[in-house]
Amino acid sequence: MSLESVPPKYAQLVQTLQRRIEAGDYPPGTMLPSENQLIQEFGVSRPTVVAALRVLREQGWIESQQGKGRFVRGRPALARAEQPRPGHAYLTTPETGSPGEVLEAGAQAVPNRVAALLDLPAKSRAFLRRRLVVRDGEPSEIVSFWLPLELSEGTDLTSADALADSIRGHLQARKGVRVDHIIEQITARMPSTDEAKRLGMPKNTPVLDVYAAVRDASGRAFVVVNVLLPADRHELEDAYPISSAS
Amino acid sequence: MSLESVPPKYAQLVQTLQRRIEAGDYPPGTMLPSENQLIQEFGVSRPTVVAALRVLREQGWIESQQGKGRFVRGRPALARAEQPRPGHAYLTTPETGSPGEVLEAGAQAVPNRVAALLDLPAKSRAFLRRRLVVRDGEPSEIVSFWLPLELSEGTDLTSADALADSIRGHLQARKGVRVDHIIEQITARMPSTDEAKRLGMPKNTPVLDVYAAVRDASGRAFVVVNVLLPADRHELEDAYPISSAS
DNA sequence: GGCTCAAACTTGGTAAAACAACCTGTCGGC
DNA sequence: GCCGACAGGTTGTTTTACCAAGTTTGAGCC
Repeated sequence: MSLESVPPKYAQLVQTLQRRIEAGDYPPGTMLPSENQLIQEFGVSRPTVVAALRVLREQGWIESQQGKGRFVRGRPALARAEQPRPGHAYLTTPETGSPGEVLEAGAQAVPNRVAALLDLPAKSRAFLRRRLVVRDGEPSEIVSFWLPLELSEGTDLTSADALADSIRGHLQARKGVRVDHIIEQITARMPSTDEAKRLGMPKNTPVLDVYAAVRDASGRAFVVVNVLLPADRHELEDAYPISSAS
Repeated sequence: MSLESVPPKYAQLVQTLQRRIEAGDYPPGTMLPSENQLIQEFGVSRPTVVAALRVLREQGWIESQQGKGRFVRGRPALARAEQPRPGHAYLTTPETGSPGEVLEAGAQAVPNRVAALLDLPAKSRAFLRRRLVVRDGEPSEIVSFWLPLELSEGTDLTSADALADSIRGHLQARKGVRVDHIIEQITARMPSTDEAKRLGMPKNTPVLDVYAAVRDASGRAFVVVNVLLPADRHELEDAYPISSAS
């Protein structure tokens, strides 16, 4: 009675080989059995074997060299960079998850850089929500969200309390906008005296200044997230795989 | 006489269809010609057509629905973030591509941070090649490569001239090491007086300090690339897609 | 007229075969 | 001993063929 559709043979082969690599039957660096050996062992045709091996290669489990064979790389740990980038993190984490203090929440004239990212005319106004985040009892970073005025209407962003919802979830639920990708720009500069005071920074210490333009599928930015990180307490980390082809 | 290898047929088909989508011959939302139509038009077999369409689907150009057909989505916004990250860029670009001056090339005591990344004991020695890169006639950035001593033996890295080969290509050819992935750490700090002088930096300007640990498939770092970027002239940019699932 | 169902389309998957390109040994001649 | 030719292995690409599964359409029946 099993109406459950059985997965295609090549997909089963992919799973089997993945499990063997993870179990250590095929240790990283060693050679995988050749196509002919796999054909014999599993009793399938060559196109089926090749289809499975192609999937494994595209997912980063193995590498192949014409004339030599296929080599095990291991589980593609960071196949797709999954570390939390700052822009993404602040966009999806509810404010209630970390203590802090709302510094500003209202319309303001936008800085030039934010205007350019949001594609607004220079010196126009936009909605700003700025928050000082506290970690371990000490001021840690300043997070600012810039939105076009029409996007801020009908939201809870003017509240002085921490938002229980993430900015992303909030905007998607209330305004129907969908995040497609984010472009981050990382700079360093000296903090203003006000910033240095709020962050409790020692003298002569720079800040990392991250601008994240949050864009929809058409490439239009509808939110800019700005994060100010004292360089003596924060650093940014990023990991990415290198394709052997290039 | 053309020894230039012609690309395989399915790859040519991929290119042709991509160009047609971009040119508007196949507008987004419309249906692509069926497999049989493509077989007739291009005079190739069905597996070749299917292989090309599979690539397009995996890259996000089209969607397919069994029983109905394949639908054009348009150019994939930024399928895989392909911007040059600093660590990768300096690892794969030959030094001869940009003018500059070799500052140091020899064994040195390693800084703590580099020792930790290379998994070397503190205060041990490693090979350092440091170079001042010049852009538009002005000093632009300082790039340093740290290698364990055994990896630097038998290479041209001690040369005071610019290397015609990339560091990555050099090491792969001479020592057989293969790059698998890179982990980058980005910090900001004030430059030392020596660094500020070499880079011709104005007073009170910080530098972006990027450490890139270049690792093989087993996770062992065998090169650390350090880049020092004056913050008044450089910023880092990174783009990444957001999975709609999360 | 409206419903049913079969035919004809679509994409998805498997099998068998052949050739090409590449790597690595071995065997031979020099 | 050294070097090249060659044989046998590997993966890469292409073709032919057939069946399965999903969708649409239209012909035929009620």
